[in-house]
Amino acid sequence: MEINPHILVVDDDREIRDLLARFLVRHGLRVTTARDGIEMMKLLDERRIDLVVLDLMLPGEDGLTLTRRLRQSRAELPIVMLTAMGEDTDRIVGLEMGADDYVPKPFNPRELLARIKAVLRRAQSGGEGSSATTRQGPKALFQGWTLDLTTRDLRSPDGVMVGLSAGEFGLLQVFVEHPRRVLSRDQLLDFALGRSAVPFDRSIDIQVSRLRRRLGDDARDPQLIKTVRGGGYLFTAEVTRA
Amino acid sequence: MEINPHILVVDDDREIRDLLARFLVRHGLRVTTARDGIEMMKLLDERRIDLVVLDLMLPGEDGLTLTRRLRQSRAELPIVMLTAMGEDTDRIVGLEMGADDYVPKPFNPRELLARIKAVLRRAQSGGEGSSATTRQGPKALFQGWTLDLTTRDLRSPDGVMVGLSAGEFGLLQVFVEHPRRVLSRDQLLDFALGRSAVPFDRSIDIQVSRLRRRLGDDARDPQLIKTVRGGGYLFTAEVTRA
DNA sequence: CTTTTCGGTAACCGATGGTAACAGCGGCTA
DNA sequence: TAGCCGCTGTTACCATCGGTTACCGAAAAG
Repeated sequence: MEINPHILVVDDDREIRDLLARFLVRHGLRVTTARDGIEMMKLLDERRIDLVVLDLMLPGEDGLTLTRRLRQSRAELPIVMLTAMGEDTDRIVGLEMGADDYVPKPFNPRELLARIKAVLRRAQSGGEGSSATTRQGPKALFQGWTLDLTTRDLRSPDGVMVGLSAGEFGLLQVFVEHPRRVLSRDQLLDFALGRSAVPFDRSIDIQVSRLRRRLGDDARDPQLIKTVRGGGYLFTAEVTRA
Repeated sequence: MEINPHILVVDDDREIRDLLARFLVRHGLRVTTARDGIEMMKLLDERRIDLVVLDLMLPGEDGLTLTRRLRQSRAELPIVMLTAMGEDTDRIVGLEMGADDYVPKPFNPRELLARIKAVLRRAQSGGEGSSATTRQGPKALFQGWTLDLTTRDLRSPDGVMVGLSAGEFGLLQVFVEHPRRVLSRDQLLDFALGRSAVPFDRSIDIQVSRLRRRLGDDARDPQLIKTVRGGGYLFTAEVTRA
């Protein structure tokens, strides 16, 4: 679980993006980059991101607006803001908007790294285990099943408690948070384990198989988790919150 | 238990924060820093803090307001206030708000250290043993159990008193103060014992095992303390105060 | 229809966690 | 002071979990 936090760097300057990505990767972080708010939102939806490094000056929507929007949709997601202006007011505004830290440009990469690590350390204890993707409701209902996201209890339609291992719970949590959508093995691995795939990685297949068994789902004729050949898996149930 | 008191330095000026942190660490204290009230509150929630050094002038909420809020939520937590203005009125207001001592800027670090130690000494003899983190209610209720945080008595749902060792009580206290959250072994060690882990440290596992036995909780099918493989432990019960 | 590729899962194995047993320590008692 | 007792962490052993390998059948490609 404490493997390689995933950082999303959002900056419109390609040079800065690449420089930063290389530097952070060299120091043990996983990095993805985005050039604007649109890309950022898309990536946040597709990959498990642990922290966003956000340039205040972006084309289109500016960083402050984005920060506010981010805070609304992902209250838990840590943000480190980057800006060319060293004004105190900006700093205050940034922090008030909800950034967790602020680094003025031009910055020393080591300092940025230190800030990122500090914010991650702090955030780590805040949201529970599965990183930043914790959503609203504490319970998810689907096809009569109840998954309590707080206590990690799964109850079958007849009310029987079903034990889940940590891996099975993590995977099921990802499914109920992204229902009715084909999720690639890469995405599942990323969301559930925060890992990226190694060649010939079958671990997701195995976990899906085990989860299906828990849910009484037959791979031959699946009611809940459908296989999309060449694509990934699809959680077909409608999910409601309680 | 009171080895190495843990100090939280709250100041918006990075230079002062770092300077102070280095100085205090060099003199045998553990130090964490925060740049504003939001961070402070978050850290207080996450780490065992024995004393707060608080700058009167902060962005966002000012020091006085924060002091009042602190006093309301954590009556026992010692506070040493720091301020640029040397006015007597400020001092009086500060003390009235509930700070335990007051040091005007610019200050001599040695003097601040002396004040901190004096306040700690006072707090230690006054408040009961288990550091400053004693929260609101004197009793915590969960799943029919009653834990008296003052007398350290644990009563089972049928009213039977259950004896707890110091370590078991400390751990259970941490759990009832942070319920429904995955706590890593590091965090538990830090909260409950004020220590950090050494390689191959299994002491938390052992204490959890012993606590589970006291609570009649089966590790195979736990009702109260769940294991999160690779993550830590989770106290699943809802906790209410009385 | 044959070949190739992909996915399901049994079986195996290293990693992680549960806990019994033991040892060291500190406090209490005789 | 010596001896005892309870607490705590360490060691050791075992159960369980999760990922890899391997084998098989099913689906797509040819």
